[in-house]
Amino acid sequence: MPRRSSSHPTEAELEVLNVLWQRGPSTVREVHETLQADRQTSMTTTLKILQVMVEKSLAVRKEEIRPHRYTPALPEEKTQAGLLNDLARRAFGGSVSKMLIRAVEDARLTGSELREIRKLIDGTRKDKRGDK
Amino acid sequence: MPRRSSSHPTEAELEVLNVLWQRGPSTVREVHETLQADRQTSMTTTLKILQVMVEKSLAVRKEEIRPHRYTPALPEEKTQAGLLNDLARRAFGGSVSKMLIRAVEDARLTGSELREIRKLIDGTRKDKRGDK
DNA sequence: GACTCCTTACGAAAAAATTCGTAAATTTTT
DNA sequence: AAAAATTTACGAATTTTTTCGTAAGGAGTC
Repeated sequence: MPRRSSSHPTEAELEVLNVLWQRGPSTVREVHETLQADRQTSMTTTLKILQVMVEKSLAVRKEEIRPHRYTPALPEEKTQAGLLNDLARRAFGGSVSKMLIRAVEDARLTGSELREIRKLIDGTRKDKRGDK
Repeated sequence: MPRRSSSHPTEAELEVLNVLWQRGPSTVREVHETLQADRQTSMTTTLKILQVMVEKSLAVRKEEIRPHRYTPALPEEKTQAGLLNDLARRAFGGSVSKMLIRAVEDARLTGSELREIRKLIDGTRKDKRGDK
């Protein structure tokens, strides 16, 4: 079964994506050195992961300049939303709202965070009037 | 690095946990037949996964009766909370609240779901008065 | 161009996760 | 209690992911 070209980022790939989101277009070296803080691998490992990510269309490589620059194929928000949906599917019977409710219950949120979420909800709610 | 005994459930393990959460104490056969809906594997595969889960302390095996019964080692809520924290760490810079805000933005929630979340927030908020 | 230095390609080893076949153990049926 | 059916143990094959070593490619310097 072909995994390349669909599916979600693996663990190592997600770490790389975090760097790309944070840094913007980056060289292998830049990604690698950023990762060195947590992970302890050789640079060809980082390169390989990036290459696989390009194969899978998780990242894009710009070859105009050298060294090549890598960027995320999708905006951070899209990937994060995908991961959230995936987790809802895998661990919450497919229900995003169940997941959210559990998360709000569990999370230790500060007052300002709660206010922010509440604001979001109030905003969304306008569009939902009349909903069941 | 020993993975057994710590860490999070793998993909296949999570599928099994879903069944155990849903069904309560179950035999290998029961788990396997429930999984057959989605997955297409032999029963010894299901058994093996269960055995590994016991090794990792993700599940408990009751041997009093036969066939053996398996149960989740942790309550559903604990594991779900762990997975949420893990996702926050891996994809949201460690911030649960960032993740939540993104999730509320993205999710298409119904009015009643929004009300429920709002109620939770209002409830939590009492304990947070005076917070920044 | 020859020599360095850095970057990229490539294939394969190592590690992790999933799958299964076979046989031993146990229970059920006859 | 023998035969049949089911359950469990076990080790190994397969697949996926991560890691790396080695060599090829390209850029800059002498």
